[in-house]
Amino acid sequence: MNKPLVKVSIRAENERMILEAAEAVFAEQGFGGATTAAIATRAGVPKANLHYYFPTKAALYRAVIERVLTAWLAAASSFDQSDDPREALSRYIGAKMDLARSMPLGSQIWASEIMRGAPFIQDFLETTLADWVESRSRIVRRWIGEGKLRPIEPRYLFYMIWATTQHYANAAHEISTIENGNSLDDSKFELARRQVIETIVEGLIAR
Amino acid sequence: MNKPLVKVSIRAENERMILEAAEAVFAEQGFGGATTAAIATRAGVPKANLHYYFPTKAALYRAVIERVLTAWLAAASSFDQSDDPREALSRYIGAKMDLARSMPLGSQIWASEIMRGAPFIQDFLETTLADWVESRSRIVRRWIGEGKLRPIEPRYLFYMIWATTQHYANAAHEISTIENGNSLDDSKFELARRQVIETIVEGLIAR
DNA sequence: GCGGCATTTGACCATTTGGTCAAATTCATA
DNA sequence: TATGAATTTGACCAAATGGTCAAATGCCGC
Repeated sequence: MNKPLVKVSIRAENERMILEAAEAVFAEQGFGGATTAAIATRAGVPKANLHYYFPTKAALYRAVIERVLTAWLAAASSFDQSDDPREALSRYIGAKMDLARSMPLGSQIWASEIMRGAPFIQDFLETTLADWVESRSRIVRRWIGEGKLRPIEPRYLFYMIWATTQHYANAAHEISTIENGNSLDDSKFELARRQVIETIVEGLIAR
Repeated sequence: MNKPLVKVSIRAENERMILEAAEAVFAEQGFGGATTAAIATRAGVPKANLHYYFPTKAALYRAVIERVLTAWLAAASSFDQSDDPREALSRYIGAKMDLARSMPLGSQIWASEIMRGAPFIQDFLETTLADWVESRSRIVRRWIGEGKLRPIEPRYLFYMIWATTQHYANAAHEISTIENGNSLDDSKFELARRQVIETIVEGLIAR
């Protein structure tokens, strides 16, 4: 009955539903606190069906975290779209803010994973991430040498960017509690986004 | 045999040992992932003994998080030691950095608690924290009115401070991986501390 | 509409979990 | 040193957990 173009394979559709549920449960309960039963219930499938698509809880978790990793890489590339520090940093910080906004659950899982000592992504930290930081630090140091930025340690700058942007995902609940119980609407978020960019960039540009 | 002045009560000493172990396990495994058996083993006591001092896992967790809350309040007070924005902000950010340094595990638990929607500390968020933010925001707005700070939304400033400082606790493992596998020594941390303060303050002070 | 593959699912299992209990031991102090 | 309270702990338990399995059902090209 379904047109071939519209119908996605049963497998793809079910994996999507399970991954979506898993993301929510892992974000809220952590890896240890999440149960496959809770994920299955949330996805609306019997637990045995979940295990049909993802043999173990760890495999499911890995699949979830891989999506975040992909998004991380995409955001990272926005740093390289300009050689002007103001522009490059603004773009990068903005992309990170957007990521926190569009993937809050994934961002939380990422943070949680790192807090636990990165049992699943240690390899990524040691290779891809370390390389990225190293090479972009060189660029930042060049900007400093050219008198465009105040003399700072680039790594601590990246930590600051990661922390601040991630916070809008990690602490979404805390923030909405403080903001009278409502989570940031689009215009408030846009304001926060601009302010984060401005504060960091203004704090860095040499004068 | 023990002198009364030296000897602490058995109860106090055992509670301390258990709390210390609990802090480590909760930080690494999250509330859901932590097991009372693991905490007891780490504390070097039988599980039944742990339950003698802390009847439930939740009660133990509450005791751990209460210590963090106390430390949070102490750091918060450092904001009020000066009416000069540069000085007040520097002190406050510095105190937060020191907190992340001295209580990394507690800070991680705090972050984890908030990520999960603050099931244990929602009341604190709604009352003490919301009030603190509200009243300190008024001060910041006054500074802005006096032309001392760029026009910003104070709440987003606090989010930025919390995020950046907490990050040095939350992401300690990620950071040490990037820094060639060694965690920040005192002098490197001091550098990071100064840079965080400088970047934020410079990004805010009106010019 | 048939044959074979993909999918579904209730029942089941071994292990782990938070927590209990009662008996034994240690401690403080009168 | 006698006594009652505080502490210790192995054994135990019901519930929950991650995961399995085989039988049933659905799907799709021929």
